[in-house]
Amino acid sequence: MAGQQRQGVSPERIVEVALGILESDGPEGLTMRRLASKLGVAVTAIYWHVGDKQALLDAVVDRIAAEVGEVPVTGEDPVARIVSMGRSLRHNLLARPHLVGLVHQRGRTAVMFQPARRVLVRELTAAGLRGQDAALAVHTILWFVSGSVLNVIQVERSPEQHPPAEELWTADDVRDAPDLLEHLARPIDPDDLFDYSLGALVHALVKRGTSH
Amino acid sequence: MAGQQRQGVSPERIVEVALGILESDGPEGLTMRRLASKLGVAVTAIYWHVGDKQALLDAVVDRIAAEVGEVPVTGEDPVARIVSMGRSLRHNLLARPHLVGLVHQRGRTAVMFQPARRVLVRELTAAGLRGQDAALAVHTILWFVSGSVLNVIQVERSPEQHPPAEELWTADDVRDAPDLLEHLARPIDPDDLFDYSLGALVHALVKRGTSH
DNA sequence: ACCTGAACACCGTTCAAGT
DNA sequence: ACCTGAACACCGTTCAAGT
Repeated sequence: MAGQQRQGVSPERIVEVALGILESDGPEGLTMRRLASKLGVAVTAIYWHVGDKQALLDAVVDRIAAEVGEVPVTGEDPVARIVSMGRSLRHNLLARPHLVGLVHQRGRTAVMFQPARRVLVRELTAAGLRGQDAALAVHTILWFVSGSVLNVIQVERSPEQHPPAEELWTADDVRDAPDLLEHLARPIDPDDLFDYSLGALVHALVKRGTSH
Repeated sequence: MAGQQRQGVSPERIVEVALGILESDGPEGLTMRRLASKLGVAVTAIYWHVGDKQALLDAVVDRIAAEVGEVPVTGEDPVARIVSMGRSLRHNLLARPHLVGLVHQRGRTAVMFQPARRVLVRELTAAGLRGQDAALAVHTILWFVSGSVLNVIQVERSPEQHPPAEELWTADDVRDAPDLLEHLARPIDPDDLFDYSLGALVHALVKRGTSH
């Protein structure tokens, strides 16, 4: 009720505004000076509240990691639940490419995937995996999800840098199977590819882990 | 024979020295001014030869991508050959984390994996995959390899940022299977994890693609 | 054709000083 | 406790000028 505080900066507000700049202009748009002017304050005020730029980025990244990792889980069996979680997580991360890129660059991806990790432990256990098989499966699935997201984010951030599909293939490579060329050259929907790959992977891990 | 040219800069030499700085000091160590002084030349000379910093990075990245993607392939059957190639590729990339990180950041990963892509097309065809199944498998495997490499590179570049294993797990998560906790907490050798995962994935893809 | 020097606009950061 | 102003060292980049 009394909480107006129209002027005066807090660490929370600083991180908030920094997040806004990152989301709209990307990492190179976030300078201490721009941030300060957007806060209506002198540059040095930021140093008093959150410290230097490294500390600011740490605060921002921890905030993102906590927000973006929460995902719903639906489905009948454990495998379906894992795949659905992977898809939600991916969708979540792709909505904020710049922020996720920053989390990755700062080495905090493991923290961001913390909630997903919990779900994986639960579901893989339910699927019958035990001991090292379960541990390996957890790591592998997280690896795959984060890896695929990072790849897509990269494409989305700088599409002009990416070679068109035709450049990546030549007729020489596929002379044994000519029809392969058109399948390779046709741009594959990353969503479809993700579903296909993750499904195959989870299936293989569960099977391998429960077969002995 | 006459090629001495002790002084006088060429685009090649500029890129070479830039690569050296990147490898030893990382991306933030590469400034136009440091590069120029290391070349024994005025900053502006670089602009004449290779253009601005964006152009310099493009040149550097293309050079890395061409060098680092070449890998040997050994093994009896197609699956073994693919797995062995993945391991070599991974080993190759992990030897130059800074450079690979830069390639990724600039959106040129697809170019870097060009030679691997050729091998995959050949081996997957030999394994009996056709059409869309083969195309999906190619993309999936490349996705997985690049993703896993990026994850490890991140850990290697900033180990202090990474949460220790104990923080990532709590007893609550694994009360159904207590022994799982120690397996999860034990640091997994990334090499072993990679072999395990890639093997499972390739097997699953080949099986799925040849079963219908 | 190739290279330099000076200048400009922009960084992050520190530090003494204000209230 | 909280914030400012001035200053410093460092960026990338441009441009006129030299040979």
